[in-house]
Amino acid sequence: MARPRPLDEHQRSLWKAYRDLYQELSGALHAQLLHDAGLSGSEYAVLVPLSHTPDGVLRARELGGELGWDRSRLSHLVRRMEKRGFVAREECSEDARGSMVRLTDAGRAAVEDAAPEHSEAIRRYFFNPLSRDELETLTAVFDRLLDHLARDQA
Amino acid sequence: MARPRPLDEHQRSLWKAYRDLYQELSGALHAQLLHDAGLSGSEYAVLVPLSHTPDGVLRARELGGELGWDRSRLSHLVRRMEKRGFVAREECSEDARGSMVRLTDAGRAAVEDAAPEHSEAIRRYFFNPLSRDELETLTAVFDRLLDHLARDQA
DNA sequence: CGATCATTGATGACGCGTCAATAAAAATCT
DNA sequence: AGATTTTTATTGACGCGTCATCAATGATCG
Repeated sequence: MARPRPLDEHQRSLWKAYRDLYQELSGALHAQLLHDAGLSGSEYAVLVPLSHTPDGVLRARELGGELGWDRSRLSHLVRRMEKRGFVAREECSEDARGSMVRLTDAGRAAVEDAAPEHSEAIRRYFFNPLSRDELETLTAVFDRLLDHLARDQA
Repeated sequence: MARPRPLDEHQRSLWKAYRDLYQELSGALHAQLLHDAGLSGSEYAVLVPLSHTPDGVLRARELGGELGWDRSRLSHLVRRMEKRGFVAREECSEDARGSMVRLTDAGRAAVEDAAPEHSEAIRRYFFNPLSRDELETLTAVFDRLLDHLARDQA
């Protein structure tokens, strides 16, 4: 059923560049977050949506939904982050099953401390070296590939 | 020193698409490797270079070099893979510090079992939906960004 | 040659994420 | 209403990767 045809030279090289780029980019951004605010990438990802709400509170389900994460993953990380003082867990008044995640002052300070350098790094490492045409192509390509994947997984 | 300017709407969206695509792609490929040959992505990555050598043997240092991995990471994974029977560790005759990693028959069977479907999935999810122009743009873009990163980290 | 430094690899501790199981509450069905 | 199913969150076990540490060997320099 599957054709045993391997990737050709260009394909292998491009595929490797794609993966390497992501690794390098992740590594660089992660290192910077750690240096600037003592945050891991995942912790930063949790803090950002919280800091965008007026009260700094989100229901765990929503937070997990925005991040595209498993309930378990979020629960584990929130527990660790609670111990470090970045968030606090509260009961949900509307739904007794639910759990609310609240940004603490320390959490807000950390994310606000990290955000500017983080944006700047994304610009420096990703956006600045690219032309307008290239950015348009990337937008079209990424969206199309995501679309194909979603269609296929469904 | 850092301008506090956040990313604009297009930039945020493109950046998110970039990360989401990588996650989805990784997830899909990893799931397939696991299904086809019971291998994790990292295990597959280790087996591939080994299977490309005539004897199926590589020195740990070289293997780690090709993969761009930490010594520790490779050592841990090789230990687990040895326990599962995919590789075997041997002493290095030329350098008594060194350690050789040898592909076992089971390891070769696993990687040869997984490879065709893996290539096919990469084609289906990544290469097939893209035009020749887009692929050229991606090649240029990824190479340039990797170059910038390497230059900056140095 | 001998002292010092660099390289290679293994290991333990630790934080992380996935999976399976559990518990509790809400929604749904009869 | 009562039974069943679905949703929400937590927990424990486990494999994984990073970091710091260690041991052993090789390379370098005086």
